[in-house]
Amino acid sequence: MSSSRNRRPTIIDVAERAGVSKSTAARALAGSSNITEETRERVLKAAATVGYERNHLAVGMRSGRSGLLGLVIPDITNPFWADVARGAQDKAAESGASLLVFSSDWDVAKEAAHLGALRRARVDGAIINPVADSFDDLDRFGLPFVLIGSSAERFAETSSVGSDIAQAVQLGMDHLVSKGHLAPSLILGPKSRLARARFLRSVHEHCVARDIDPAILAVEDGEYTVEGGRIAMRRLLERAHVGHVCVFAANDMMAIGAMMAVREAGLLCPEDVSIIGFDGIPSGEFTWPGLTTIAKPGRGLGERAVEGLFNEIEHRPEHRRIYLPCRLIERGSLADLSTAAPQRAAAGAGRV
Amino acid sequence: MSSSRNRRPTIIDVAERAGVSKSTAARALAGSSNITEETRERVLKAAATVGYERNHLAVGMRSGRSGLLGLVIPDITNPFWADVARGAQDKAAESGASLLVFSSDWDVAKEAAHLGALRRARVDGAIINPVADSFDDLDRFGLPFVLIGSSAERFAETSSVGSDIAQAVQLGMDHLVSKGHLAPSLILGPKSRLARARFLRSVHEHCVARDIDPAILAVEDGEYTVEGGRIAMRRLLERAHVGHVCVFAANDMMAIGAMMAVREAGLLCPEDVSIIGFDGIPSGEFTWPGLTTIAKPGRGLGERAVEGLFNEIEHRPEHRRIYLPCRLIERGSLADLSTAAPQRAAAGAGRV
DNA sequence: CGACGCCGTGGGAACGTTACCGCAGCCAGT
DNA sequence: ACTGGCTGCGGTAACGTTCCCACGGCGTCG
Repeated sequence: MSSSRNRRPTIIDVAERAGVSKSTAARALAGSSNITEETRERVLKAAATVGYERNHLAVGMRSGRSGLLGLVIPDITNPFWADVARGAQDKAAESGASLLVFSSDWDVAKEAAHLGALRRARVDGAIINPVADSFDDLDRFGLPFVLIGSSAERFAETSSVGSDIAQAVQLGMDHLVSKGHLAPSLILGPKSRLARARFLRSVHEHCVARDIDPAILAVEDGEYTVEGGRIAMRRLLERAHVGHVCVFAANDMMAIGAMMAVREAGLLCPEDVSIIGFDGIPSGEFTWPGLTTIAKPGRGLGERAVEGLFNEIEHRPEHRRIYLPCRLIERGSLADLSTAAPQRAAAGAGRV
Repeated sequence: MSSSRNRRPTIIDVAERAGVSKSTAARALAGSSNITEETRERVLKAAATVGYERNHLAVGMRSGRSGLLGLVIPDITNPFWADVARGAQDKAAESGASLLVFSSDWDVAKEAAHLGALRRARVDGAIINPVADSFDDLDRFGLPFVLIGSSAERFAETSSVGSDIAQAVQLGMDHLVSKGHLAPSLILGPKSRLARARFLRSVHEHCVARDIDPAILAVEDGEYTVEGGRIAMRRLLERAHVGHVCVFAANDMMAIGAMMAVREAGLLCPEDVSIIGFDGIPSGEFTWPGLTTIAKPGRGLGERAVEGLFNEIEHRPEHRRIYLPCRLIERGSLADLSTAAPQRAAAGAGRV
């Protein structure tokens, strides 16, 4: 009589069935103190038989914690961000939280709208890859949040999670050297992007550490796309005079574009041109040859971001800026010049 | 005094500031009837100045609608499913709803756990790609839901959204014929999968319509992976005796694997072997040659599924089974035998 | 001129949960 | 034996919203 067929059972239904008050039922369900073992079991059994499930909405109203987390990324369709989302989702689920995923499409207005939706949904906090250069939207957000990705560096105050570009570049350059390529040409992103500067700086640091003049490196800019990489590679090939060309692309899409340009020029990769990328997107596995690249820890970033977010929500102090290491994936796009010329490989190799 | 600094403004704050009761404030905010234009404006202005945002949790409690939708897919990292998620997300946002995304990893237990999480989060409904063959988990779900993807066919009762396999196969076969390939070899998924049977059935139907004996088609099975496709292609090449080989793969990953096997056998695509895939994953653009394929409308599926879900939630009757058309993407993996031999292309072409 | 109805507004309950407070019973300590 | 504290439980308020009802004022119609 008290429970109509189509209503989902509440804690009151459980209490009635167990013959206790709802306070007692709540205590039993919360597993908290001051309750007889016997009544707790009775309540638990009652809950099981009526099929009770705690209403997160009501809990959220009462406690101020909704159990919802927001994730705002440029595009879930991008494999790197999907990987991030996956890590965040798994980590959130561990704590019984659910993830609201939004794609901003690199659009400031959309991002602002999504942040508004997250606020109204009363998320406990959010993980954000900010597209805007300004603080405004983030300031207005007013909830705990963690920045993720390379753009995080602009915002010194807030805690952030990103991949360790310096270590990644180090990894790539060391690998190039071990294969006999001393001074790779660079395909970088647009000058407007902050990531470009940091990448280039890391390369320079590596060069001076090895007594190489950074000025001898050929550099081309382009959009972070396949087409951008293709165009940049074409220009690079026009500048190249003789010998093996080695290219370090700042992004896998560009690296794939570069590979296409090489083929279109009637050259072979890796026989004539060696290419190494940066990102670790799955498509790199399916090119011919497979793309040697440095993979960002997308999933790890997502996981770590959720951990950081929980710290932020619970006001636990933490190392605020976290950089996760990248790892090298060797496939076939890099020629091994060191075995071909086991003497000092300096002269012929690494030539632009 | 009434609004402490750290509390988010409620409708009561708005009402106080506008000098009305919370009922009136609620009416004004809801844009509903029976309210003077003057007071409505006063309330709206008050809401704007205090920065009021409606609390979805409270609305959900009161109305029984949380404004949350669930999406359970095998893996957000899979580009096809990411595309689906993207479509669903955009469509949900149009109606002010938010999407909870969960990855089941093709794991029945995980799927069941996620469905539980969705119930506790009080989602209004869910879009599910069921991994289990049984009704059990879905029956227990107890909330409105829509099935999505090819596995939907098992559940006759519930409404579902999927891609139109028959039309896709038709599209592919017609294209093959137009290029002079009459009887392609088939690389299919495992016999255990329902999708395999439907794909094969559609091919057969096409064949009989063109007076071709389906029995002459060479068929290989494999896992829906690159490796599966590679192995299947190797076996196909062993069976091929002479002339051009044409392959219709039931899945882009397998098609890419087949392409690799061709190269590893010292043959050329498309000169020696023509390949057409099915799915439309982005990686197909980056192979060499680019993979000609039939693209499933991932995004459209997501959008349509959300529409269907809203119909389900609001008990609006609807066409319960929806199949969306696929489209052909021509890239370079298919040789044009029709111009090379403009007479009847039947004899030499399409040979296994 | 009186009654009825409508319009704009305010009061209060309810959604499901948890936290606080109070109360009865019991055990131990003075 | 009385008191003080502790244990186990019940009652109730509160989270923020919406909906229903009631109530005063005013216009209109009989």
